[in-house]
Amino acid sequence: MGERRTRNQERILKVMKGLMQPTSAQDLYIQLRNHEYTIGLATVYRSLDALKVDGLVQVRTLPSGESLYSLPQEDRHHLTCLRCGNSILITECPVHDLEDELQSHHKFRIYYHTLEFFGLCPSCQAKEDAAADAPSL
Amino acid sequence: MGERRTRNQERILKVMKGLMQPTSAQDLYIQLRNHEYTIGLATVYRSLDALKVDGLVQVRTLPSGESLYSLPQEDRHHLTCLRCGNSILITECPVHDLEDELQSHHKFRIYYHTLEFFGLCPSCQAKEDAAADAPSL
DNA sequence: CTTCCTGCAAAGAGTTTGCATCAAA
DNA sequence: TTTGATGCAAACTCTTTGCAGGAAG
Repeated sequence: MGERRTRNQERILKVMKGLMQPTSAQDLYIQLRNHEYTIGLATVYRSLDALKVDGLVQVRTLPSGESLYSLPQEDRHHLTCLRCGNSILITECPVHDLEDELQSHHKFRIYYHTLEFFGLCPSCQAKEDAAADAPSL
Repeated sequence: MGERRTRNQERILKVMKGLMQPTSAQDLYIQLRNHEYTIGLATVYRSLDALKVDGLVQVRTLPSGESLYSLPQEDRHHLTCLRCGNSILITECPVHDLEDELQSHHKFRIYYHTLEFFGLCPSCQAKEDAAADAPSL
């Protein structure tokens, strides 16, 4: 895969290894500056994009439109409440066989997948149901 | 669930039924205007948000940050190329048992899930590999 | 020397918010 | 009347692009 990592790409990978959790581009920018690396925000985005295409970094875009970047990790999924936004980490994942099948069938080189569940948490279910029962307050 | 649909929410659902495919808020805005509905873009967003929380509409946020809205449909997933962005529709899905389990275990009311695969398509694999082999052009 | 990388600032895209008005009960 | 819905425009956030200078081979 597209070898040649630039100095800043290396730095980004290094910082991400220290963080060990999905991080936004803007947060990475701050982290890098804290590590005494002078770098521009645009370079962070450009570097992340290059790393992404080579499968060295994976991306999960939130409903807010913000993207979280992380090192490739298996089976980190979420169950998220559509109302309050709280989410629970899910580490079970039954898609590996399908992934293998897709890879050979479509001749793609699959780097990773995302699996996210959405609904209402117990607390927000109560709020929603209450709102439905008592329409006029 | 939060009953009371507003006039505009009803119109949005109606137009979405006619479209039968994931659509951006901005496109929906245009469609609604074509249907002779005078509506503001902000109202489209507010209505979609209300419908989302009630599970009547589901959302998929693209890496670009744009959100696509659709009526609840089972098993519409994608295999997307990280380089050229082309994607293939995947209708197989092995997560239903897990979904049931999560629903009862966490007491969530799950409305839907997203499952997306990312990698390189055959064509872009070739381009990437070529770039790696011949670093200096 | 030539090519790609980088930083800064400006521009862009999509979405959200403030506020006055309007509709519904 | 009272509450929530709506439209418009302004404001915001995250991301991308233009460009001149700098590093790398």
